[in-house]
Amino acid sequence: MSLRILLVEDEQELAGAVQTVLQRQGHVVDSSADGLQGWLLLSGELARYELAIVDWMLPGLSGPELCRRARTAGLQLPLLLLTARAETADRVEGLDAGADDYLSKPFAMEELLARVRALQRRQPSYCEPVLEVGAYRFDSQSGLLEISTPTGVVAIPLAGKEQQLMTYFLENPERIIPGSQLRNQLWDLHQDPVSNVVAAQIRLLRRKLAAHGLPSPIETVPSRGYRFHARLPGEP
Amino acid sequence: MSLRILLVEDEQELAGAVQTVLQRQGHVVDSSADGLQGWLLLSGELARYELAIVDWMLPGLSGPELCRRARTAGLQLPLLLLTARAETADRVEGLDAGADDYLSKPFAMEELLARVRALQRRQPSYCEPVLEVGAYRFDSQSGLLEISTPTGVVAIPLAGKEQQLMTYFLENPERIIPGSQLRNQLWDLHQDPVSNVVAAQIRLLRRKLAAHGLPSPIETVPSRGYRFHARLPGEP
DNA sequence: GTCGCGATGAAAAACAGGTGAAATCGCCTG
DNA sequence: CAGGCGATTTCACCTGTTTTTCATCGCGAC
Repeated sequence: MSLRILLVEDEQELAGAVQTVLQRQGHVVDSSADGLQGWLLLSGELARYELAIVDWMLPGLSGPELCRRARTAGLQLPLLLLTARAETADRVEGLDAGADDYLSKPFAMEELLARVRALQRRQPSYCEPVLEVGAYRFDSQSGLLEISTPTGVVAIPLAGKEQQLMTYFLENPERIIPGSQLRNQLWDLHQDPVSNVVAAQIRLLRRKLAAHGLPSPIETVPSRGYRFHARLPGEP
Repeated sequence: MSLRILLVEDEQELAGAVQTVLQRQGHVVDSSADGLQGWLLLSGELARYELAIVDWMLPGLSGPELCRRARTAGLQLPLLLLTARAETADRVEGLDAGADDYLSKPFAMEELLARVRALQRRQPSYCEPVLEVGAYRFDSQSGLLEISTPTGVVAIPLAGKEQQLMTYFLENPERIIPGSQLRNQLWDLHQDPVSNVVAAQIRLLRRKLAAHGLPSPIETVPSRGYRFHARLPGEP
């Protein structure tokens, strides 16, 4: 439901507005004003972006060129081109370059959001809004986490970041996930390098489960990361 | 009574005039100057449009082509084609493409309005002008909301937006409706993304009911939306 | 013992959404 | 065409919740 998004747009004002609107939707957004830097972020290891929104005209590297590179590099994420022009020839050029959709400025923010949702759904890797692993079942629609215990099913409403964290765990159960990975994927860059947001958020999640009398499924593997156990202790 | 309308017309002046006239009638109108963009709005889930008014000649995607796509996609809404040409051949082509009606330019605004009313009435999904759910009964003809209380029936006249809001609630009782959905359906795009029109309007409606000594049937579900309860507390 | 990493509780900050009052809009009337 | 009126939107503020920060603590490794 929430996406890791890269925004490459050099008009400060527009970029800020777009970023704000997307973040309000719960997405995690990095933004770059330069095409080349955008490309580096996209192709780098830092985060696995799930969507890129790219202006046509950019310093450093043009939007279509950025798209072309992304496709050449084998990146599968949806690409949305922004542009002031609306001519068909451009539209074709953009799509040829590998963009998936095309939005001409000026646009209503609501429309951008609609396109983002549409692209997300169109993705081959698009997965059901309900994640179910072991005893855990999370419905991202309602934000409700349901845990099957021997005594019945417990339902817990999760807040925004808790949802993102739980989603990540449910998508990677039984695996050791380094804290740095969580941070890069669930928080945007541009934040204090000596922050312990991840630990803090993990604690909130654990505490919320504990408050409902549940054992913590999140194990800390010292100096390696965290591991999510999908089955409750004592269950098959 | 009030409709969610999409207008696809590239002549700025005409588009503006039509939009104004329709809005004056209480309709909520989005307008696009580009055929393709219009199609995306129509097919997207941003809003459920109840009528589309489409110019014949358009950049991006022609009017008849837009109609054809809409029908292929299974959209049921009435389509009204606008055109400068008046020949019978064209008329046939337009209707073949799936349009329901056909208005040749230049036309009087009154005529447009008449056609809109006619199409609205002709709709198979055209529903009764009286909505009745639980203790609530809303007559969109008179704009009067009647609530059956243990002590008798209270009648409250509703203003334009209040009517639209109440209609939406009565059509979706007992369901959590996200504020964004209300905004997309009851207000047009192109508005400040950080506006709280919805909250404000909800409050007015609640207050109006409260002024008549009624409990609010509209529940706020934090961070999720609003829910309309059709029965008064204490009634079956 | 002490170093480093991560947990912890409390406090602070940021944020979403609700509220009343005031400004604005559109229409109607004199 | 100005003034008034009701409807609607905006603004500034307030509240409760979520998220982040900070200072400190505990634990295992060296």
